[in-house]
This record gives sequence, structure tokens and C-alpha cells, in this order.
Amino acid sequence: MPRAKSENRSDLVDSALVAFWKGGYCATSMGDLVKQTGVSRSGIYADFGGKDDLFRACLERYRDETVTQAFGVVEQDGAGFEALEQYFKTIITTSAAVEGADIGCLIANSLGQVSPDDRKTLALLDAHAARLTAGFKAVLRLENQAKGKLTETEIDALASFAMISVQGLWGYMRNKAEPEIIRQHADTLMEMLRSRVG
Amino acid sequence: MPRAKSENRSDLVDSALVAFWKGGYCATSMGDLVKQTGVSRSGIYADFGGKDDLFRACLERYRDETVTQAFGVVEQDGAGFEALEQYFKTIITTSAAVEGADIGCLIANSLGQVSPDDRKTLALLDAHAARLTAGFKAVLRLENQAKGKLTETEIDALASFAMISVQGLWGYMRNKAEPEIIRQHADTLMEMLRSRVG
DNA sequence: TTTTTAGCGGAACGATCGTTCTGAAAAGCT
DNA sequence: AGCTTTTCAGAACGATCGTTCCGCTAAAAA
Repeated sequence: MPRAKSENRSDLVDSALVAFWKGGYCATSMGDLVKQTGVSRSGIYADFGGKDDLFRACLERYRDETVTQAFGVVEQDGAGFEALEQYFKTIITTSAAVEGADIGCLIANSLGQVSPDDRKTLALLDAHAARLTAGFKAVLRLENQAKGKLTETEIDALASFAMISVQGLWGYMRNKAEPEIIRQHADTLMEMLRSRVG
Repeated sequence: MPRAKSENRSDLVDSALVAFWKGGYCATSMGDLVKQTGVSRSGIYADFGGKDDLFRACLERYRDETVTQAFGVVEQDGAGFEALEQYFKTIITTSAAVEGADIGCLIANSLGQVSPDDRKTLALLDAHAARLTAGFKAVLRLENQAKGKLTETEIDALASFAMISVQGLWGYMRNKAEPEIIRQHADTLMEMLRSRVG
């Protein structure tokens, strides 16, 4: 048989992910990807269908790794407000850690870039939004158990609100690296949610 | 003198604006713009420096026309919560009016597309964010006069929060045309602001 | 060791990108 | 009308895009 298949397919996606994350889909050319990943064009086309599919693979990897790392705590059983707070703390910490570059969230960044015709990618973005909403909803439902002030409908509304608000935060972070604003936003949102459940 | 200069320079920007709005900066080629605007390449290059400058001109036009039309009510002297509510009502109405296409806000869409190096365009986006924040701040300060519950710092934080939250809403609207969610988000934000001032 | 064969680097492809250039047409001026 | 000046449509340009293809390499099979 042939030469052993490179074991850096995983690295390939990771490298490409960073390139897309920083530069966006359009601005990142295949040449850039070749340079950045160290894998030749044919290698990329062999393992992925093309630029589109590689981009989607990056979105999925980002979803499974980066998002899960930060948001996973909210998705655990029994996660409450303190889990939400930890999520925001993670955001602030890691965003401050990545030196210089404010790149926001790959998925949030993609919102404005994806063509309305690209169903496959749009589905990924939608699913991400639904995921965040579901996480917030679970937290709210749990925290609401004590006093039961909120109806299910109100919980839905608050979860959607939190999701959109957080997506907005990511969009903001893409171009501004002000941890103060991020913390402020998170605090304001948390305080608002707390006051609503009682 | 020469052939009469087309009187549709204004239309040119308007047409290009729509193209950029729907498709984004990268996905909209000069060929598309020529087709869409009816103006030839040389005409575009004569009146604007190139694609970048045309795009910025579109952003500015969008800012002066579309944004002002919707947000201007908030920026008037003495604007209070009812002005904010009218802003949201306008958003919902017009977003429902534009048939089929959910295109969100041109400026919000650009957030994820602009290269971190493109200082000129980034400055426009920053200025827009500052504009929204200033509007919210003025409203909050006015509404806070009655009871004076909030400190200036708290008002700043709430204004930033509202701005980011609304930018998130626009990002969401780009891909989903659910007036219900929009209304819900607006209601939740309004209610939250009201409860904070007293 | 020889043969086979999968894998990958890099050249090459057509298409399309943003931009420039040019020739002809139209409008002002005398 | 004749001449000048300005404008614009469309051809043409080099660069670069995403993609394909070829040929060598090196590991597996014999």
C-alpha cells in the first residue's frame, strides 16, 4: 500500500479554522489555506470536497471544540446561574488570552457572510443558535423552579433574548477588545435574568 | 462640454447598496454591480475610487438614510422610552415589508466581513455603534431624571448593553425572518430598561 | 528486492476577480 | 456648423480565484 496518510488531518482543520476565524470565508483563499496548513491543494481536495466543505468542517470543529469548551458548562444537568457566570468568565479570560487579535466567534462572524442560498451552512448556524437558546432555557427553567414566577412562554422569550444578546456580544468582540464592556454586558444580562426569576 | 453626467449617481449608490446588503461585500462582484446599477465599470471608477470606496459610500448612505429613518426618532431631543418603542416598531414593520429577503442591517452584517486591517471601514462601524449607544444613553438619562435611581456609570452600562443587544438582533434578523422573535426581543429589552429606571 | 499503489507537492487550468484603457458619442461653446 | 471637452460602454488586462491533474515518493504487498 501507499505512503501512510498524514496524521495531521485534524491539524489541517484546526489551522484552516484559525485562518477562517481571523480572515473570514471570502478573504481566506485556498492559497492562504495551503500556506497556513502546510497541506497541499490536492490533499485538501482529497479529504474535503472543496473550500465550502472545508469551511463547514471548520464550523463543526469549532462548534464541537471551542463552543463546547466554553458553553458546555451551561449544558450540564443541573446547570444554573453560576454555570452561566462561568461561561462568561471563560469568554472574558480566553478573549483576553488570545493576544492582539479580536476575532470573536467563528460562527457569529459567519452570520453576515453566508449567502442566503447556502442552506447547508445556514443550517449549522441555525442549529448553533438553537443550541445556545436551549442552554439558556434549561438554566432558566431550573432557576425558576424555586419560585415559579415565570411561565414557560416567558422562559422561552428570555432564553431567546439571552441568545441574541450573546450573539451580539460576540459580534461586538470581533472588532473591539474591551474586556470591560464584555464583563459589563455579561453582568447586566445576568442581573436581569436573576431579577426575572425572582 | 461633455455628455450630461448621469443624474443617477444617487441611484447608483442606492442600487449598489442593495446588492451589498443582500450579498455582502465579497460575494458582490463589480460585474454584479454593473449589472445591478446599469452604470458601466468606468462610470463607477470615475465617481468612486473602486470597490472599497463604493462600499464605504454605501455604508454612509445606509447610515444617513436607512438608519436615520429608523433610529432618528430616538435621537431627537426629549426622546424617551416611547421613542425607543417606535424604533422597534419601525424595525418590525419594515423588516416584514421587505418581502422574502431577510437581509438584516448592512452595517451589522459588515461586522463579520471587514478585515481587521481595514481601518477606514472599521471606523465607520465603530462610529455606528457609538451612535446607537449615544441614543440609548440619552433616552436612559432622560427617563432616569424622574427618580434618579441610576448612576451615570449604570446608564453607560445599560446603553452599551442595549446597543450590543440590538446589534445581536440585527445579526439574528439577517438569517431568520421571525417577527415574533424580534418583537419578543424588543419587548424584553424595553421591559428590562423600564424596570431599571424605576 | 521487486512490484504495486495510495498520497501528496506543485504545476497548470479556465473562470472570474478588480481595475484600466480606449474609441465613440453627446453636450457646451463660439 | 465646427471644434472642444467630458462622459461612458465595453473591450482588454494582469492577477488571483477555486479546482484539477500529473508525476514522483514512499510505504505496503509479494
